[in-house]
Amino acid sequence: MVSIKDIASEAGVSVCTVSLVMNNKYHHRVSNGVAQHVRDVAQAMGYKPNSVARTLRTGRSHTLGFITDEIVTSPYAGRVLQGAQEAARRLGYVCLVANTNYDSQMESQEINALRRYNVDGFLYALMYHRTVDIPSSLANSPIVVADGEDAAGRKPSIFPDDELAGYDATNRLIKAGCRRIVYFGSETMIIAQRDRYAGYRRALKDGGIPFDESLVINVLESTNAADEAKRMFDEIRPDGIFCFNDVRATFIYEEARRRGIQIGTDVSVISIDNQPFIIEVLKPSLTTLELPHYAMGFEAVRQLVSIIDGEDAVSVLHDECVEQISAQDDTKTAMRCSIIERNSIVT
Amino acid sequence: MVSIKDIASEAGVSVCTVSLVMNNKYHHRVSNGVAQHVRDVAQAMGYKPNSVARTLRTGRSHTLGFITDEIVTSPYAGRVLQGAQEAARRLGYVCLVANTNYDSQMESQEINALRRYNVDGFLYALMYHRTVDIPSSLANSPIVVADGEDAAGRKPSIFPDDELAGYDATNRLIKAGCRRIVYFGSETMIIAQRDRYAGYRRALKDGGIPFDESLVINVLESTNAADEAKRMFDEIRPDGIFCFNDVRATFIYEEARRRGIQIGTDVSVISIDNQPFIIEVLKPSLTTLELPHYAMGFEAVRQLVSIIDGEDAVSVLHDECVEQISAQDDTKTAMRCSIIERNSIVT
DNA sequence: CTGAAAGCGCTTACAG
DNA sequence: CTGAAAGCGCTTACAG
Repeated sequence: MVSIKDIASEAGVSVCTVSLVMNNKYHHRVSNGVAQHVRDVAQAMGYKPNSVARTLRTGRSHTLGFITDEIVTSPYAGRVLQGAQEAARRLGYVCLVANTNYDSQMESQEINALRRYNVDGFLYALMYHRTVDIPSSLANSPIVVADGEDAAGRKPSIFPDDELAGYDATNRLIKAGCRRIVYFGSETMIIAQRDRYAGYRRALKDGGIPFDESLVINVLESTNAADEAKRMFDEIRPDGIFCFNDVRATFIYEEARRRGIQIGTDVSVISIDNQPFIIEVLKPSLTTLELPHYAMGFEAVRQLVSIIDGEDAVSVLHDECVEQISAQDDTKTAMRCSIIERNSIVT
Repeated sequence: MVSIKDIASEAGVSVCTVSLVMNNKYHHRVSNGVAQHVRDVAQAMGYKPNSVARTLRTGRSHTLGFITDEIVTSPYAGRVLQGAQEAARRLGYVCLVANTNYDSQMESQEINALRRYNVDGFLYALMYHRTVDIPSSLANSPIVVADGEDAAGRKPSIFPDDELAGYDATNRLIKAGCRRIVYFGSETMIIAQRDRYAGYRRALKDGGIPFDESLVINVLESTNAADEAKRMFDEIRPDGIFCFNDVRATFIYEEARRRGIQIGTDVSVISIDNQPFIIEVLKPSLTTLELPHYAMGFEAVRQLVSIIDGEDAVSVLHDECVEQISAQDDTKTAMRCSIIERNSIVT
């Protein structure tokens, strides 16, 4: 590895001059001629700055700790990491990943390990939208939560706008002419359920469709989803069905097929997730909303680096992904899900 | 941050004594009493060694560069990263991840970035089993390929034993009494297709079942899979079907349902992938083999660190994941897929 | 405009 | 058994 010292002696200047030039801080301190010469020599010798030495000296590592419960194993949320990584790359940062496996002992071990490497900040990424307690050891570090919300409401948190997703999905059905719209939701009381349901109700209201409690069916994938799909077709006979997620939509598809009901012709279906493999398998193809995983990772890093380096530092990202923000306050950023049009809605 | 110097002055010894003690190199060099005292002081002051300083001094960072084409976005292969990470954690390493997005310019940019951080070695992880050309800039670094094979055959490569998977799957059907076994394969000529097919033939041979070319149906998911499933039931009437992957199995399920053929009763089906979401949806539940993603990541790190630090250093991992190795030579390590028994095979 | 020097926190010969 | 000192590659006041 060629060092600043090698260049200095080769170029016949001091190491400090080289350092100044390489960091573009030579303005009015090193003459242009010398600067150019130093750059040429560095180029010729294939100089690559040593981040480790710089980190030791400056205390800044340009390194981000990406902590996650198990996001990496999730079939779809790995995109959070990808978005984070892309933003980090563009900003001259690099991500150190740590998986906690929902184990708080492992978590603190990993946080300690990351600290030894002098990470400048942390990303705390979750598997799905929920509130979390940020470990107290992280309380004083720059940190941004991705796909979740700080329970204490203090740390910036980026998450999907599930209310809007529910609204957009329901509204899409209304625009297609549906009037009897079932919400095929989740019995588990997670944020996504609460908010998507709220969005469903708001869309009905805006559309002038009276809310009918009997059209709300909350099921569990593993137990009563199939039975309730059956009951729904028997008793409710909806013209539109908004499913909490793609997996639930498969039960609707299954039951419709059994009865010879054509989705996309006799009844409209929309859901949320745009799950690979499921969407490949369903016929007709499923219109669904995609969670903004990539955008959340990207935006989380944008905000994190802006905390670390200031707002100016992230201007190179322009406003990428920013247009996906649907609501924002001091600490919370909600991001819009995008609709993927396919063929499960009557035209 | 408390440093070695703080401890030294607090404990009334020199920094070198502290260093020796903290690194457990004090045997016959520092008295036990002093050593214990130093440890106590360090403990009390909450000392955490600074990896960055150590790296600068020793040239060793205990950091691994995890380079991947897009593994992180894959619905299932993120487990490679998880396995790698767990092994790294246990060995005192940490992973820096870089996504190349199949872009060789971005790849070399990322490799350079990782080098500046002094990574001790690289993991080159792929999305699926194939051969790759290792970038020449990596030729002289410790590197291990995960879920792929170095085209040049020089660098250690860990990949699934697809031949054995084909053998095990087919054999499972034979053991269930099947004699007319269709291979419902892939038209794409990837390694997995070549090897699983070879395993299918070997199992037939071992089972004393004559090979019949008309039982081999290679399809594309996106185009002719459904038609060929139809033709298969019409013309071939198999008693067992070995599917290249779970997605292909869904076409078999679909066609069987249409005809009132009961999978698991009238015909046996087995496949490969154990894909979440697909397996949740299919009824009866699908017996399938799981690719050793986690084990490949784990084993890749084990081999990489043994290159960097020597065989002894990885003994703390004992033989975890090693029992999954099915074949091995100088540079290649094939790992066994494990069968997940469910209800799609006639008992 | 340029250089000599200190120092980030550690490790490791070397001397005693 | 213990310490003083050099040095890893960089940055940054300070002096000129």
